[in-house]
Amino acid sequence: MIRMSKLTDYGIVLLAELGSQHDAAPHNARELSLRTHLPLPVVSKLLKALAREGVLLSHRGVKGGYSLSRRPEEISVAEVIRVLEGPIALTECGTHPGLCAQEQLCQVRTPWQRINEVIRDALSQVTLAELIAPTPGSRGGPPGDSFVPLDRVARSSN
Amino acid sequence: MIRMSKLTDYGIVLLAELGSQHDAAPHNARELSLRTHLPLPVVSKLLKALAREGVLLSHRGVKGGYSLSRRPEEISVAEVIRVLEGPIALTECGTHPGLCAQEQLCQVRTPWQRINEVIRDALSQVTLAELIAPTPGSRGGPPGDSFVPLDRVARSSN
DNA sequence: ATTTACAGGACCTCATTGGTCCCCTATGGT
DNA sequence: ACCATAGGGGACCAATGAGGTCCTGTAAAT
Repeated sequence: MIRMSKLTDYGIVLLAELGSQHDAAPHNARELSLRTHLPLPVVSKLLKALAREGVLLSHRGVKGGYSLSRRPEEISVAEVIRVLEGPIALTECGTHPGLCAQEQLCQVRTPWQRINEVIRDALSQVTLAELIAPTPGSRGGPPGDSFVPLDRVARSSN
Repeated sequence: MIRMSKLTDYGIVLLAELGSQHDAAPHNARELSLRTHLPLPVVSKLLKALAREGVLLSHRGVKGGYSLSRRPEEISVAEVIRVLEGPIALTECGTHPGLCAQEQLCQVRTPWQRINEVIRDALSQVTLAELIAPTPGSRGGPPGDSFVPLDRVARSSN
């Protein structure tokens, strides 16, 4: 199936959680684990990776934790995916040219590159801010009826 | 990584090969294997699956083989992917709602549904015809410089 | 100094993928 | 009628990568 890894999905959930209350204070892994109901080791691993790649800022020691390195509007879903699972492409030749033995005589290579671009593009258009629930800081708004902008994405979907 | 399976990729290559010469005559697995340089068992497996799902028509016996069930313009990449690897969605909750324990309190579910839609949509817009090399029936046009319409896809990008 | 919390890995298990093989059935030619 | 061809439907297996845990080190605050 075409699917991003669960880890990446969790990573986005974590970022959304962090972004939904952008007080300056850092939040530690344990707290985020409790709030998202994700296992602590997983949360820890993801936060570390996100910090290493510059999406999060980390603060060590007592009262330490993680905070977003930028405003939610400035962090795209594409970036998060790229950081957590590498370049976005449906086909191998989109990320590792030269590995596929068929590459030389493949008739469909070029169009696939475009398709990959389109998907990359769609994901670049969606920012963390747009993923954050409508009522920032509070929980459990009207279910299934949240207001979500996603303007640019919605537009391309004809 | 976000990636469709190689099998699916191969399937699309096979369909493109079949589509690039739409004589009525069926082409058998061996022939397609030779032409695409893909291993015969793989080719065979894929063709069987595609026939079972109605993308291809099969003819048994001597002089048998496979042919497209519709014109290349009427077969979308999304359909092929769906047939070969199931519903298109980046997140599990997009295809199997109820399985994810986080679903009830997940803040980012709704926007993901939209993102999935966008990707589905982009892939639905691309037909087999658009994947087929510019000079139908002939091989080896100017490399890396093929004309490919992909209008609708290109439009949505940016 | 001690406690808290991040940093960086090693490590393990399991599901899925990529790929092969085999036996069966249908069809066309001789 | 017979036989070669070609698809139909699986079972099966190895390898890869994902999901998840744990351990040891280091920085910061009190």
